[in-house]
Amino acid sequence: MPRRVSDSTVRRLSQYLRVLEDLERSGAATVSSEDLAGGGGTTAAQVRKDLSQFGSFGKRGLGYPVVELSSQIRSILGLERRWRVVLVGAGRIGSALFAYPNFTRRGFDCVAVLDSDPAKVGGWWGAVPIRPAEELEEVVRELGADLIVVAVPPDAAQRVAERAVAAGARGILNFAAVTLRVPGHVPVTNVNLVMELEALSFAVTHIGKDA
Amino acid sequence: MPRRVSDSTVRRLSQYLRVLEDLERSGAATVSSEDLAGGGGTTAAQVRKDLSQFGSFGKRGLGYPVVELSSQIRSILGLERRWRVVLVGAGRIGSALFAYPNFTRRGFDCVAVLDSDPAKVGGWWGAVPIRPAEELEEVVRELGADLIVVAVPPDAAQRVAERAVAAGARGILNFAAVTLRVPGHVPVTNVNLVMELEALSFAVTHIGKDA
DNA sequence: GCATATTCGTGATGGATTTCACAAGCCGCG
DNA sequence: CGCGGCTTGTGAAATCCATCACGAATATGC
Repeated sequence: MPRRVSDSTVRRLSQYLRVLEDLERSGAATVSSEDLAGGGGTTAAQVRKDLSQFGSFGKRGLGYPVVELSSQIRSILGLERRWRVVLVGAGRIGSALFAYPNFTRRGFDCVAVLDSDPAKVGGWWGAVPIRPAEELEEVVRELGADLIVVAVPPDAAQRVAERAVAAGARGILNFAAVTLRVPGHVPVTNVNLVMELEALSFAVTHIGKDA
Repeated sequence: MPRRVSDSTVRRLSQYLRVLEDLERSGAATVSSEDLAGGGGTTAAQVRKDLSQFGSFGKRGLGYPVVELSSQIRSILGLERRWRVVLVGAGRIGSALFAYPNFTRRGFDCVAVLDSDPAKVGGWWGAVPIRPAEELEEVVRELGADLIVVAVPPDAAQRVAERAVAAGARGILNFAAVTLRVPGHVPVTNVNLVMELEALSFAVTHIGKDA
């Protein structure tokens, strides 16, 4: 295992896993780096470099064993356990996130939902009751939550993050359009849909202006 | 304008714009690269390098004029026009996307919503009627749509993309967990929430194992 | 007007990531 | 058993990206 694994490598591993699970369903026993690359938009050499950072999973002349590699990648990504996730902000984004079938299938369980709107508190989010935002620390501690999903307005996000971390949260998925300041040992993953749209706008605008 | 602008640069421009708009509201006349960097998680040198790719917008000893730089970045990102966006798949993600206030504020108009579920067709999405998925080409052509948001199940995504591109769509925001194959002149931006969660899972799992 | 303190723009440097190229290993077949 | 066709694993090269360092230009104070 190398000192530092790049973010792009991790994202690609996630893609390989998707392809591998398709292959599992289709019953293939082995897969070549070429075919693994074909599924996502990368190259065979890239696949081999990525995987070689974590071990030698393939057999020369044959390829990678689908089931075993799939399991190895799950282990690398930390998906062999279940994660207890607390959603802060019972809005549409959280709703979209939890609607993904893969969300639970990959080991993420929504153990609590919080919201600061009294009109929402007391309602239900599937089988999970919506509790008041003030109970954040309590909820995190009682349920032993691992991850926090921050889906609140930008001006409330920093405070939510701080409180969650203080109460023991170990990672943050942040949908708010602000840069969260948290201790270095707490990873933050940012998702900003407007930024994605703007990147698309840029790309479409500059078509053909580059080589 | 350089031959090739890196994706990270574009994303940072988007961030600078956010900070600049805050500064506009607070009435500041100029801003230093230092302060622009402080808002997002980057450095002053990075800010200057990014901006210098598109021109000399600052004054030495003084900084960048807030209003003008804001306008310049909007122009660079292609946000000085309005984009006609068609949403395919009237589910939760599209709902979340369009709920962002910045969505319309930054120039994106949802001109049509399509869905293959007959139960949804005929309903309303705010002021926009939900039309049957078969009318995709028709809708794109009639309304002169620019961008397509693909928010359908993975196995339907490729076909939607192909049909949209054939009908004249110029860019795709893809929420489906598949790699779309489209002609090279049609940019695709992928958003995959499960992948983000898995990246977070990896990061939390490997805390302290790296330098 | 001049010295001084800021701050930008940018070539040079360093590091990280991707691509290339090929030796080493595995399988199947005659 | 030996040979030929594949495919992996990996050093080396190339490319891309971020950081550094500093000259040039502007403002401010006296």
